[in-house]
Amino acid sequence: MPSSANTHSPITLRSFPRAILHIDGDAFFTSVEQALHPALRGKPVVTGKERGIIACASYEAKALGIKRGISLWDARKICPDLVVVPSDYETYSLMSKRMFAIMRRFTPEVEEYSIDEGFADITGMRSYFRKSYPQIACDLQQTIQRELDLTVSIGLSLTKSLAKIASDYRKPQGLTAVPGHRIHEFLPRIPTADIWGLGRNRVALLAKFGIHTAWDYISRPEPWIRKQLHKPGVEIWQELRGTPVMPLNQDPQRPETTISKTKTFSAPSDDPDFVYAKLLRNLESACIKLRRHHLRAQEVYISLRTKDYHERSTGGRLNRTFQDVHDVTPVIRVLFQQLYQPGTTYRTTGIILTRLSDDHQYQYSLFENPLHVERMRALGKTTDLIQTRYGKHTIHLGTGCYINTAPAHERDTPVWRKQHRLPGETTRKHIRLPLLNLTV
DNA sequence: TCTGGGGTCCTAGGACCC
DNA sequence: TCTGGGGTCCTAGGACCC
Repeated sequence: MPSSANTHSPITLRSFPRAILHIDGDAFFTSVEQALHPALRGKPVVTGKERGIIACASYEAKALGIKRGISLWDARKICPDLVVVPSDYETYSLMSKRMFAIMRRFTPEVEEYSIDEGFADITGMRSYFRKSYPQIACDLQQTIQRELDLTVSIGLSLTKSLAKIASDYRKPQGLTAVPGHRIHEFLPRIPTADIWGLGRNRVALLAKFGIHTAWDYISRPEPWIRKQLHKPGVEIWQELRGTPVMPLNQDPQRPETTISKTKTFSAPSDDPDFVYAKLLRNLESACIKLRRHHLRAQEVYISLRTKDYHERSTGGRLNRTFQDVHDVTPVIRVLFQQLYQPGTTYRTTGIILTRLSDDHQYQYSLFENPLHVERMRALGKTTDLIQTRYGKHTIHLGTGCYINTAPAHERDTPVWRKQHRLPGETTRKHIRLPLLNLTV
């Protein structure tokens, strides 16, 4: 038994000053498939047929050593009889909604953390149900299994961080309760790598100082943690000591703050035209998503990743919002020219759209031509229609331009710009539309 | 582990202003 | 023109998550 932690601030000893549950679906995607298709039960099943990489593996498949992230080709080598199905996200999110609906019967305070994970605050519900917190957790677990034919693992403790570790402690179908007076028994068994919020880098750093378990971690004084791991590290430190600092996020549908599209091409390339064309594809995909969600964006960033995994990005805010590819391509081109280094081999391009706003509330600015905006909107709708009917990227932007790899001072001349303008870009004035001036 | 894609949050440090 | 200091805003990029 470890000696008590330092005198800094004692860890909580009361059993459940707060009662937080973390509910985690066991191999969720494949479990849904097995629940809906009884013929698949007991068989090694994986999803991810569409991408060739395993998105989820059933426990039968995991027992054979088939894990998330490995290629189907490798998986079939291990198990030739593997059942492979495409990921059916619509069905999974339907089941997910039912799971959260069941959780809401036990408490209104529910956070939908991801499609197969959620938190629930059941503090105070003991008297309502006339049951202990572990019994309430058990009821929830059994209700989900009875009604949805899905198993979940549940962690019960004082904070989100403790509950999350607890739910992972016994799987599948586990129920692990860690009351305040058991924290000192529980945390010495938890390696730092299993702490929510500590990734590879931080775990490696902590190991250098002889910190290998969650107990080692909370035994360090707070100022030391703050110095090494800053604010996020301190929040984890407090949560593991039983002091809740991470609020439950109950907003059912928090709007996205960014939309991004990145894509890796199998053969890395140093051809600027090729890389730029890939970048434009990402832009198109991002804009399609923007329109599908009825959003407009005001900031755009591009990123390029080299053959040896170095990533650089740049971008900025535009002085107007946009929804359509054509409104931003000239800006993208300029950004690309800033970022692209001749002679470098790239493997990934990415587009990130942020400062998203609702399209329905969109007001034309003084400088905008409403007719132009409406035409762009119509064009967007038409291309969307064509793409849904005939497939994505059946219609796409021609890059139509040569990307100058000359130094900036040579390329930034009126003559050069005239020679290398985009199709439809008739005058230099065009590129000076207010929309296209980056405010960087 | 020879590395896909879509997200969120945080921080260092530069630019700018008084 | 040089000097100091402090506040604020912003960008690039790191780290992490599912």
